[in-house]
Formats: sequence, C-alpha cells, structure tokens
Amino acid sequence: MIEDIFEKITEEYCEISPEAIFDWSQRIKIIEHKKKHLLIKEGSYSTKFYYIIKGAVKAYYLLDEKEITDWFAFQNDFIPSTTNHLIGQKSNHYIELLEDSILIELTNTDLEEICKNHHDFEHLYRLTLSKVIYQLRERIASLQFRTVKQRYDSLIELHPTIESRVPLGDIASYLGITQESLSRIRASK
Amino acid sequence: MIEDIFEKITEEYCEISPEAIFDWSQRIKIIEHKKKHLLIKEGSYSTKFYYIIKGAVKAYYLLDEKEITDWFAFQNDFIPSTTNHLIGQKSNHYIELLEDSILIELTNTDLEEICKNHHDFEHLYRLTLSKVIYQLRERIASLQFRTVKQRYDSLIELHPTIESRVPLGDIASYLGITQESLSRIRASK
DNA sequence: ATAAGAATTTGATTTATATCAAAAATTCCT
DNA sequence: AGGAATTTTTGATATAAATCAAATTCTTAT
Repeated sequence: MIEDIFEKITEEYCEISPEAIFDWSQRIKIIEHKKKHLLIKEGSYSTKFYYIIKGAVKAYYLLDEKEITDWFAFQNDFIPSTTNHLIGQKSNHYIELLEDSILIELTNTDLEEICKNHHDFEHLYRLTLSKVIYQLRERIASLQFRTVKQRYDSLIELHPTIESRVPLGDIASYLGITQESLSRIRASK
Repeated sequence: MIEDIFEKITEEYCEISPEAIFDWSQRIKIIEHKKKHLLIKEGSYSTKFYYIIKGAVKAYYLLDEKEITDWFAFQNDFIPSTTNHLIGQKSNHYIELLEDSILIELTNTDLEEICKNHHDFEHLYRLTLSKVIYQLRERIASLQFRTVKQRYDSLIELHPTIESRVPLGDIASYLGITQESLSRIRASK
C-alpha cells in the first residue's frame, strides 16, 4: 500500500531514494476517520500535513459566523498546512472530512526532519509546493474576472464527481457566491 | 551590494552557506531597465527568476484583449516564475516594469542547478515558495468574500506607496473590478 | 510653457448577484 | 418505511458593480 502511494507521487513529481522513503515510512501514521470528523480545529495550530489515500475533505474558516470553504481535496491530494511557519501564525482553519476517509498523517516537525535528512525529499516537497502555487493562481484567475458560470464549469471539469460528493453550499462558498445563486446557475443549464 | 541582498534574505528566511552564495553569485546577472520594459513577453517561456533590488513591476495576461494584472512586486520581492514546470506549460504572462528598476536575473536552469548542488539553497527556495503560498491564500480570501472596499484598504495597508506608483486601472484589475468602480470607491472615503 | 496624450472621475443606465422568505426535495435516523 | 432534519430550489426585491459615454485632471515630450 505504502509502495503504491510513493509510486503515484514519483510518477507525478520525481524519484525518491529508498532511504528517504524509509525515513518517511517510519514517521507517518495511517489514520481513518468518519465523515464530519475535524482534522484541525480553528485556533489550534495546524501542526500536521495530510495526504488523502481515499476520501474527501474541505478546509474552511469562519467569517461573521459564516463558513467560508477555500479548499477541497480528494484522493491522492495533499492537504497543505494552513499555517505560515515563517511568521508562526496560528491556523484559523477547520479541516473537515466530507466522506469516510483514509489519510496519511505526518507532523510538521517530522516533515521538516525528513527534509533536513534527505535533500531529495526536500526537493520533492518543493515540487509539491510549486503545484499548489499553480493551483492557487488558477483559482485567483477564476475569482478575479471569470463569470460565476465559467468558475462553476471549470470546477466541475476539474472534479467531475464533486456535485454528488460535496454539499451545494460548500461549492457556492468556494466559488465566492451564495448558495441561492449557484442553484439558479445550475438550473439554467 | 550582493552581501546586503543575502543579508535581507537570510533575515527573512534562513541562513545559507558561503558555498551556495558563491555558486549563486557566479550565475546571477544584475540588470537594469527603464519603466515599461517587458521582462517576459506573452507566449515565450518564462525561463527566468527575478529579484527586485529597486523598482516595481506588474505581471499581467490578456483576456478578451483586456489586461488582467495579477501580481505586483516591489523592492526585495521575488517575481516567481509563472510557468508550471511540472506540466511544462508556457507562460501566458507579461511582466512589465512600472518604474526604472534594478533586478537580479537567474535562469531557471541555473536555479535548478544551484538547488541540486546545495541542499541549503533548495531549502531556502522552498521557504520562499511557502511565503508565496501564504500570499496567494490571502489574496483568494480577499477575492472570495471581502467587499471591494475591504480589498482596497488591505492592499493600501500592505503597500502604502502603491497608489502613487501604480496606475489606477492596474490596481482595479488586481482587485477584480473596473477602474470606474475603484475610482468611485476611492472618492467615497 | 504648452499642446497632445494618458489617466482618472463623473453621470446615467443596465445587469448580475445578494438578501430575505418560503416551498419543495432529499437525506438521515430509528 | 416514515417523520424529522437538512439541503436545495424558487420567488420577489434590493444592492453593488458593470457598462457606455463624456468631462476633467494629470503627465509627458517638445
């Protein structure tokens, strides 16, 4: 199982030495939780890094008592830490499972240790961050000037199963609109 | 001068070995250009990485013949490459100087070489990407549900000099609104 | 210093989305 | 399976921002 995961990662990013994989495998924990479980609660430091073996999660924060969803992750995705370590800022995010899920958990301390011990692992980690940057830039382009219809369509294209797996309100929030508006857009297709 | 720059970087991110700094200093080029100069033209691969010693730049792309500005950078900022190397995608961005500027230029090939040769440099580079991610997430939060007024105010707070240095139309574009709307918001203060 | 060009502001109108409220549909639980 | 709870849709209205057009102010080059 662990081998399969690293094969996927190697395929997408780069090769990793057996030593680094061993070090990593000694530190990770495979965890399983039910739908609605909170991986990170607001106000607590986000000290862990997750990889989704199976399942789905959303990240959200509260603004004026409303949940604002700003990240979805599915099978084979990472859940990047929401904390900025450079400024030691607390996470203000919740991360909630949208389905029963199996995840790999790694503490930030361990992640940093592995990076320190293995240059190739740090390289891999750097590449995963580049990918996150690419995704975030796409998302900004989407929010900045595309119509809601366009944003919705490209979300569906990116995650064809999202409609059946994620509540409409969360999708609307992610797109930066109200649930009513999304419902109307969806009806007008 | 080069020493000063690395002192700034060290202060913000982490220490770097003299060997890595030396390697880096052998590969960089210090360039100087006038306002309106284009560092990257659309359609050409963005193969360089810049650091601003002095000046200001904007990154933009064209959508339906309109310029969409999606990044500003000032003194001591990086200009991250707009290319996603994992998928080898072409840049569709222009990067234009908003003022006469002095920059450090490093080709992506050289950057990768330095990272390969010096683990500590790769570490530094990884930290700079984390910071970019933090900034992009802030920007998404801003576009997703904050009012235009709030977005404008926090931009001014982050870059107090921006109003006098950057054309209104570019700021409006960055905020995801028309220039006319920004003008009205500004008038209502 | 001044004319030409560029950037910004103002005005009138239209359009997209938010808001508030309620009905309908779906999911969840025992 | 059947009622409660949740989620989604629909409706009426209000609001923010876009659009198009023109006037004004600011910059730049000669």
